[in-house]
Amino acid sequence: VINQKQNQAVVHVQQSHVPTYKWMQVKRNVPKPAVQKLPQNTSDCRDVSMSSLSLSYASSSSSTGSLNCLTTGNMSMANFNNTGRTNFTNKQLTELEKEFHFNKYLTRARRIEIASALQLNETQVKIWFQNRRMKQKKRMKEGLVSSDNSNASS
Amino acid sequence: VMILRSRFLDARRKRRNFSKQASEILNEYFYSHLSNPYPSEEAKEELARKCGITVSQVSNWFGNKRIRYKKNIGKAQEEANLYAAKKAAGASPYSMGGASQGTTTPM
DNA sequence: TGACTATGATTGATCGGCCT
DNA sequence: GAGGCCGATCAATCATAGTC
Repeated sequence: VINQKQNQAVVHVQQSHVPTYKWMQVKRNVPKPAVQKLPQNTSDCRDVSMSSLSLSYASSSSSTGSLNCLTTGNMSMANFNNTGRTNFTNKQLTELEKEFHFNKYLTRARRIEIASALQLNETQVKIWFQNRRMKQKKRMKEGLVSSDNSNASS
Repeated sequence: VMILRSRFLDARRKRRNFSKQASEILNEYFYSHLSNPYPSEEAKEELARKCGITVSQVSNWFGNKRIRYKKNIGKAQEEANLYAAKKAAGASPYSMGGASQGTTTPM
């Protein structure tokens, strides 16, 4: 494996005879405190049973003006917890999954389009796709998925 | 309250605790490489083989172990000492074949 | 049986390296 | 030099297994 952080370096020994190594002090640049709290009207965005989201996905990239129906009144954007981590709503996830089904990679234009429709950053969309590809790869390696889908539920 | 849980009602998140022996093997590796508990892909494969679990599970285990160790250094160190003593005692019921370099190498 | 803890899995996001 | 992707990892959280 790559010499990630080439730890080895002992920082300082504690009272116990177990030294503290570099890796034990690694701290990630966690997003932001994200003091954004959403009003209760966002009830449980993650529980929507992926229902009507009439989007027209043109099996290829570049289907203009297709997913603009998500900004429905109440639920309009992802939730943030105290840690800054985004909690994507079920609708957002459903749409992302749909898009992923057709395109494993996004063009800049499509990314902007989706980000806008789902009220997410371009970065969030980009990262989601990246993670999604890795997830599929991993599932594939474990033989849980043939080559296309990855829904291992009921 | 509106913790927004129900993560898909994850039917997939069915888990089973690893066998005592598997945990022992993983812990032995972890504490004998405490200075850098990041097994290589090959090491993970070997661990997975010995433990009867997948490489991903080995990765998950190390990921969880490192984070939880950091979160509770105090308690974790007790375990560290325990394994250190166990190692000192020589008897390592679950030998970790390959690369057995430096081991902990305090300083 | 219910509260509480231990632990494996998931996932949004970060880090470093590589490539275009 | 910027930006995207990959692979590994972090960090928080979920959900279940285990314990009392």
